[in-house]
Amino acid sequence: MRKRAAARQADILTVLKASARPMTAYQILERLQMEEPDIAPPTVYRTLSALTNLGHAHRLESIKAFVPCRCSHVESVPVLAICEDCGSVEEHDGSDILPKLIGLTDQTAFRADKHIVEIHGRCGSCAA
Amino acid sequence: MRKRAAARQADILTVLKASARPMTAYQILERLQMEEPDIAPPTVYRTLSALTNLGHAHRLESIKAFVPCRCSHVESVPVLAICEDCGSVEEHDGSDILPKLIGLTDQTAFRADKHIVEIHGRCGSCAA
DNA sequence: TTGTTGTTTGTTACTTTATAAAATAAATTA
DNA sequence: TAATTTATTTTATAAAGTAACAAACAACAA
Repeated sequence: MRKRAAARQADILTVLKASARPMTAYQILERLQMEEPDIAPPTVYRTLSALTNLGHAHRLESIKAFVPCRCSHVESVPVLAICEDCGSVEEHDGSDILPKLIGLTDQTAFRADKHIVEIHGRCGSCAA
Repeated sequence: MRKRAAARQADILTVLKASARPMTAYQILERLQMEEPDIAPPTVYRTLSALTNLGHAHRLESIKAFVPCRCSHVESVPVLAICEDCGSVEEHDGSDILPKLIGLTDQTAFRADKHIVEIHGRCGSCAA
């Protein structure tokens, strides 16, 4: 029996939320295959892209991994801070920065759709 | 005869600068192989990572491609605006945003090393 | 010179990430 | 329920990236 899209999304969100760290698509795949051995990569990628479009998950472009959305800044700029030591990710709301970002691209009449802000460094515990 | 690192870096920068659009590592590889057929991926990746460390090129994390650095904001935050239509990339200086970004992560004592800011949208010509 | 050593660069072979396109199943309509 | 449409899955492969080892080179000592 196949699962409909919504159920898959719920499954993947559950898996992501259960993880302390971001997971790659293939880590998610492996996890799902414990229950359903014949799930394949496209299923995971398709579901992840639905989740990211809905804002329920974020893709960390710089490390090719995914986190569930923990904040609820639906229409703003997520700022994702990745600890290079322990791998944890903090999510901040970047609404404050948006006007300045828009200011930059306005100079050249660039029309922004989506802003990606990622920060690499060390989290509070690891930097201490 | 082998080329020393500096010469390779110069070659790749030349290739990147000659392109109106960002290039992937494999596009660069293909281009270099016209002159030196037995160059392999690791050579390109090594050289690219030297160039990005030096700030002479940037990697566009969200599209897995590279551009030469056109500005000269050596110690600041490059803001790269990518046109989804024509593929061109504008580089802006994000120094102004840095204090606010630092403000966000300070809340959790996160120590930032590197800020990645990319914008997807449409450039002036394509949006018109 | 010529050997010795540490570093840089190249090569092979592979792993990981991602997707196109064909095949199949579910939903919808008649 | 059968036909048609739409969505999902599977297969198979493409693209991106890297580990690990080998060869070449620079620098210096004997």
